This record gives sequence, structure tokens and C-alpha cells, in this order.
Amino acid sequence: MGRSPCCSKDSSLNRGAWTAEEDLILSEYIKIHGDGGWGSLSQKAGLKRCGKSCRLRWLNYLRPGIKRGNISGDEEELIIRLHRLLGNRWSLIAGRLPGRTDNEVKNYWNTRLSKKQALPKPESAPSPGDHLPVKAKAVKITKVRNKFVGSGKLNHQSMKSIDAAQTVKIPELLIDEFIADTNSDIFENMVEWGCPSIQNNYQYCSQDFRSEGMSSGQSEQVSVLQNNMEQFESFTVADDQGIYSGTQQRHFVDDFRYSEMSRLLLSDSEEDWKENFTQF
DNA sequence: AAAGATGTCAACCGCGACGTA
DNA sequence: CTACGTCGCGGTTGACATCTT
Repeated sequence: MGRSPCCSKDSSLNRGAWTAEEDLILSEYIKIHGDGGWGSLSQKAGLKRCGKSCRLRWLNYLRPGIKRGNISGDEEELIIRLHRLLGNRWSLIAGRLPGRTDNEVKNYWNTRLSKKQALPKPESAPSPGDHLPVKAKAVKITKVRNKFVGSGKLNHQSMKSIDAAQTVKIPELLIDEFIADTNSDIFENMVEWGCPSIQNNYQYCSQDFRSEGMSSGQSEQVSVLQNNMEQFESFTVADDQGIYSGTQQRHFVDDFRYSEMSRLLLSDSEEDWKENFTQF
């Protein structure tokens, strides 16, 4: 679709660093009239700035509650874990760090953490993966597209005899990569729902989704969740103990997912989360 | 002390999603 | 359905600060 005319082409507008006076004008205007409608806001406020520039300045600098600098160890750890799950989705990551902006998180990652992450880990030093369940940490999984899904004839034993010619091999992944790959939508939805805890998430779902019906948007999100769950069952998950299928496979993957997500969301206990989410 | 290298971070840019007429 | 405007996102830039030689 069409793009807005680029304000950078307008030479009558100020560019570059904001002055204290401009900051004051913008803050005072938003205090009275609220934010939004950035295109016209700059004109109404009497600023020679394009709407985009005003929006950015407000969101990243002037907005109340912004924390700047001094990212704590806890925050740093959370950024690393979220980045492992979500990749460069800075706004989602920043959404889990109160007072931090996507720009700050992005800058922090690019200038500090990306280099740190690239360094080889010393053998004796604790690694980010040390908090993972033993089972998941030790295991490499193979995704094998299962041509028999839905036949209803497979059990754990028959899965072991699947002929290589009847399957399509997908490159091996570490389990957390697999989880990140298949769960990002679920996680993203949870973040976007703005649920501060798993318990709230469940209450939200039970109250709005079940009792009072769903909006089309909510219905769509539920579909995404269901599709993701079905995805698990269209793959075979294997480790050196054997092949996991059906319920076993789901539990295997879910065990990891529950523990990781409950930590990430800094919420109720893992058991609460598991119980509540499976009911959903 | 000076010059070059490197780090930091605010701001810019272009794109895609979305809403609306 | 199309055209257009707005918004938000992520990649990139460039000015300034700090470090190193």
C-alpha cells in the first residue's frame, strides 16, 4: 500500500538532536492534549518537526516512567533469554522490561550483549542453559515430518520402525531452537495480551474466551495456539532414549516450554502454569 | 598532548501492517 | 477492491564521548 511522503524531504523541518525548548513544547502539548495523531500533533504544537520524529522523541525519551541507563544484571539476563526465544523483536522484548524502550534494548544488545554472546563460553563458567531441565539440556532432537499423522494407527513402538524413505528429514536443531521456532507465536500472543502473570492469563482466557464468547481477534489467537499445538504432533521428536510420539512427544516438548516460559514471564510457579495452560 | 580507534546511543530511514474513505 | 494516510518496527547512521597508542 502507499507510503506516507517522507518528512525527511521537507527542508523546512528541524532535524537532528532535540533542544530543551522543543522537548518542553512537546511534553506540555501532550500533557494537555494527549499523544497520538503525530502527523498533525507537531503542527498543532508549533514544532518544526515531522510526526515521526515527535513520536520517537516522546516514546524513547520524554514519556513518563522511562528508565535510562544502568541496566541491571537481572534485566540483562532477561534480555538474553528473551532474545534467544524471540530474536530481534525489540518491542516485544522491551515490553517485558518496565520503563525500557525498544531502542534502548536494541542499542544495549548491539553494543554489549551481541559481542558477549559471540564469545566462546569457558568450560567451568555457568552458561545460560544451566537453568534448563536436565532432560532438555542434554538432548538433541530431530524433527522428522511424519507422513502418518492422523491415521490413528501409530503408537510409540510403530514410530520406531518408520522407514527413512517414508520421512522427510529436517536438519537437527537444539531443543531450545525448536521451541523458539514453534512457540514464538504463543509467546508473542501472551505478551501482547499484556498478561502480567500466568494466573492472570488463565483468568483472562477463562473469563473472556469461555464464558462470554470470543471476539474475532481473540478467536484468531486461540486458533494460533491450537495450530501450534497441532504442529507438535506433525513432527517426530527423538533423542537417544528413543522416539517420542503423541502424548509422550507433547509432554516432552511441553515440559521444556512450561519451565522456560514460566521463568520468562516471572510469574506463578511452574506447576500453576502447567495446570492452567493445559486446561486452556 | 594529539591523533586515530572504538564505543555509545539518539535519531533517522524505509518498509509493512492496518484503518478508513 | 483500491488508494491513501498513519503508525510502529527494526536496521542503520552519525555525532559525540571515551579509550588507546
